[in-house]
Amino acid sequence: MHEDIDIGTRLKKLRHERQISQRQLAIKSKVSNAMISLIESNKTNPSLGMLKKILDSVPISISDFFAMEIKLTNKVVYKKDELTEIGSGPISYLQIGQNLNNNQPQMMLERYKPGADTGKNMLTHESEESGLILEGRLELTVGDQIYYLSAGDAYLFNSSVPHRFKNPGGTDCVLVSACTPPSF
Amino acid sequence: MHEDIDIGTRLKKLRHERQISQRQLAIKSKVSNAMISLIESNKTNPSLGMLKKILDSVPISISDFFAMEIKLTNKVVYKKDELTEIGSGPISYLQIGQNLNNNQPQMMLERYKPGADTGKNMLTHESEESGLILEGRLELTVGDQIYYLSAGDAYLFNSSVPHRFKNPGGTDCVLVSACTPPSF
DNA sequence: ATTTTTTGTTTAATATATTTAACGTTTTAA
DNA sequence: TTAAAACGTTAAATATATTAAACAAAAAAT
Repeated sequence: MHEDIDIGTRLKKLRHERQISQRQLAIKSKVSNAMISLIESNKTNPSLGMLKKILDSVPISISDFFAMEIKLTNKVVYKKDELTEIGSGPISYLQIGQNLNNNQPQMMLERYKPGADTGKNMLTHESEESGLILEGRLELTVGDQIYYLSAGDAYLFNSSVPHRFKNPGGTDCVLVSACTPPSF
Repeated sequence: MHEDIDIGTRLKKLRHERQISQRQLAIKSKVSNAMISLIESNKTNPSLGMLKKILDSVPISISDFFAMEIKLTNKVVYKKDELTEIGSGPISYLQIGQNLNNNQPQMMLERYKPGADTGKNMLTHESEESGLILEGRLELTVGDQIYYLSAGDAYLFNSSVPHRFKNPGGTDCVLVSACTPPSF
């Protein structure tokens, strides 16, 4: 469940980008150079105060520091079994990538077992979302309208409008979706 | 230079949003409840591993956790002398708010002294930006076009097109601008 | 060629984060 | 009205982050 984050290489990358040495960074941020070394080699678990002191001297915000995560792991291709499951039970959401940025599309391969339903209380979030049906049938509710889609059909709507997905058929419903920005 | 961050109230707010107690959160994240208490009252300087363990159980990314900063300080009105200066020399940029989120507009009160210029090498960034002239005259270059604006005139363009601002007049040029998402 | 700096790493000393276990208070159950 | 459970806080024990100082290797200077 809990995988640690590699702040070491992230900090090292940042430092190399700015073309400064461990000791220069240490002086700028008023921290021991040993600390920089230990952090970069992931030999310690730095406190937030420590990290902030260092990042302030760059300067870069903590949020931005961790947002550069994706660019760091220049992973491009995700094999079939490398998709991230973020669904559960009768609904499976296989997401492309992890820890998505706000400016990245959240693309998922979704599978609804017969009768599966996102539930009575409608979903709402501030995004635009779209999808295309691959197999089976989908009952899509957006606002007060109910639509029925089958393979080849697609949808596109603003996610702030209450919505709901349901598989009314007897076979699995499979679809690909995209949401910007990511919703969970 | 280095001001600490108030993770305490931020975590407490997050926890209240999710409507769970310190002890429940402690169990979910496999951390002592004392730790949650200490962090929320800013009596300790938690390590990143610690913070990640807690946030993973919510779940929320570290980046998003620190990005919710703005909503936390529910500051709405910024008095004249509370604007943040992010310019220098002959160009002054007084920004409304600090540490802007990506989905917030970056609004600024800009002042160019006579002859002031953003420089030969054109600016480019991925935003949409707009402005309205209050005083003086402005020479605006967007792509290969040069425009001259005076009080009351306005502009709107996509910032990925190389652009440049200059005050060609003998008096200060003052304008209000907005940029989404923020550019620096 | 040989100092002289500057690089990143490591070890022991010490400062501090984290846990365990207790506390008093408030809420829920009976 | 009392008992039991859940709440957040605190103190002492202990685990670990951080520093200061010394290390060897590489780069720069003489």
